[in-house]
Amino acid sequence: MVIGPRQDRRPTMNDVAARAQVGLRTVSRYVNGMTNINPEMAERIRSAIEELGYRRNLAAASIRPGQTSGVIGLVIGDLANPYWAALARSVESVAAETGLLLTIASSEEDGARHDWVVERLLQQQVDMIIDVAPRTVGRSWSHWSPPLPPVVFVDRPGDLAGADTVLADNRGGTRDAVAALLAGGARRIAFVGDDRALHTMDERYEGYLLAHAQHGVVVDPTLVFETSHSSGQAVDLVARLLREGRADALFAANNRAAVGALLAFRTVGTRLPIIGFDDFEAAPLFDPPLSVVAQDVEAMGRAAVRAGLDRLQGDDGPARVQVLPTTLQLRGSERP
Amino acid sequence: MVIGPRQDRRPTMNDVAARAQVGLRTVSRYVNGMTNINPEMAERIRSAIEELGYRRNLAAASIRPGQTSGVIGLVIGDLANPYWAALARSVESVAAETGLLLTIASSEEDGARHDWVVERLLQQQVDMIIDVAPRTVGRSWSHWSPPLPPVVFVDRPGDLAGADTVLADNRGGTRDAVAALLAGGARRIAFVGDDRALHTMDERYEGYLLAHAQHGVVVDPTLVFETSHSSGQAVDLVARLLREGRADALFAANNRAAVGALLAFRTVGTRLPIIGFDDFEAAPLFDPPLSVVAQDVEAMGRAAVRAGLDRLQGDDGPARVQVLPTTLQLRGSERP
DNA sequence: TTGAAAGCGCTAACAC
DNA sequence: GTGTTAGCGCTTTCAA
Repeated sequence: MVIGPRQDRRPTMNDVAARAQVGLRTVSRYVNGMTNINPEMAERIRSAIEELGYRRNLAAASIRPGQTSGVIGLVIGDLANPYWAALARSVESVAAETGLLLTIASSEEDGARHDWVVERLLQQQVDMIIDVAPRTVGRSWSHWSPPLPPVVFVDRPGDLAGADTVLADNRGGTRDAVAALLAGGARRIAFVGDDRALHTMDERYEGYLLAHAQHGVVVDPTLVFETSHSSGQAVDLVARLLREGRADALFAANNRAAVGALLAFRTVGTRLPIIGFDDFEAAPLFDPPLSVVAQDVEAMGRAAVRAGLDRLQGDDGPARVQVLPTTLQLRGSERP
Repeated sequence: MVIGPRQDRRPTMNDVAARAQVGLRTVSRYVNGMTNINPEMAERIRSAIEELGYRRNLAAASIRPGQTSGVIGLVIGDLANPYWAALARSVESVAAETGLLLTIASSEEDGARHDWVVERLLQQQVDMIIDVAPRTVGRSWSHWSPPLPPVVFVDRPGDLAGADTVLADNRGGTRDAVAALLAGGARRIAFVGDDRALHTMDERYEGYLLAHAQHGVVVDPTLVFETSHSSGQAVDLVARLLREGRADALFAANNRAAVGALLAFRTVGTRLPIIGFDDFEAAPLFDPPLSVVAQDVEAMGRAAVRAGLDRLQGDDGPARVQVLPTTLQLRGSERP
């Protein structure tokens, strides 16, 4: 009977050390890419690894305090929304550049689910958490018992002191968009958006007010709608607006609202000048092409990972809030 | 001087056991949700956990052979494509139902990158890998040294014996779509697609041929294009086609090609009957609304996770290949 | 530079 | 049912 590893047991570092006739320590140094290893030993280790089909167990390597898991956790609303998908893509891409893996979890905008996911991510020992605070907020971040990995909030501010934040210039972007509509002659611009309890919505609403103020135009409060959670709700709302003829332009405060407005245009058979917030792939394909305030999602993802990485490397300066500029993409739909 | 845990050391199970005055074993059983625990002890443990802010270290729990990590690995082409995003969403959703986390990695359709990502996922001890084989394939899956976690291929077959596979009915879906175009009177239907070396493309091409054969229509090979990797390439191609007037209908074999065709329609100012493969959010918003062959991505993701979970539970039957039906969504663009 | 040995936080035999 | 103890695969003092 042969003495050796069981059939289905994967080879360990010990097996490699034994086979290569070197100490465990040396194998560890080898797989960790350390220099200063006797070339001859290195070669023995290399071939032992190959022959054995050895694969490092990163879970075991990371149980020691102070060790990193090499995994970033990202909590977003929902991968179905192209905006979150784009953010996730950006984060994944930057993470991969650094050799990190990305675990993505959806909060479905629900506080309880968000908290479960965060807890799970923490248990999994992720190196950092990039968090989009959900619409209905759960327990406060500050209630999580330390030590916590670096936390970075994206898109919306969170409630953890010391956490960095990456936001888009919702206010300025909206102001520019609404200003463009006003410059086109519109005077009764409807704001079709979601609940202003959402930080982004509130900021966009402020931008909407600001543009009006700067142009000396008075806002009609009955043209402000905060109930477009989904495109379906926006459809009904915009259809009604079109029939009533009360508005002469539309600002769609997120991509759901924009899609709903376009559907309503089609249903009712008439349209209004419109600008949306958040770009999406199909926006240029409509007739006329949809103008939007585009966020630099790529840059936001990159900035978030960067911030977390800096913290990981010991940066313990005060929390930073980065507000990234938006771009007004005028494609035609802003005209009557 | 107080003897105790260092400030930044997170409490361990040992700390909990000490504080609750119970054995380590009992704490372990408690956090693992086992029943049959003395209620009084359970309460002591519960409060000790709360007071200490104890959090389980799942990485440590999973280093023992046979233990699971509670993480699924998903390898897709790219989160930027709404098709992959939808698949990822589906997988994440099903995973969460089971208490599993999802690590998503993009292969960028590159074999080498795919292999790196898979290796990393294996090192991370994921419980299963759901894999979309990249366009340019790397090393064979069978070269990975066992034992391997369950592997499930989605969208395209892979090269690992014993791995389950979940595919869409590309052939049947395309046949139905092209048949609809033929039924509408089209006789010169262009196939605008990607390289046929891609399994899905080849199947869609077969469906295209099949529909023609069934209708007794001869295919003109000069109407078959395999160079639409991106929407940009499709734009040029379709624009040329429109100017030449050689085709009287279009089958866009993926959503990139469809988007490109629509852009070309706009540029040239004329259009043709068209049906695309893969549904996307904006498809119904075009004028006319884009008809598509829709895959049930939700079901595909679900089936993939299900298959992997079955394997995890000891199912060692022969590899299963599931081909999920597609749906032809006729919305208007198939008409002249 | 290298090797032996002591842990990391947790699970699972093994006795009680 | 509960406590004790021996590992899991790896990193890291500590000597040599």
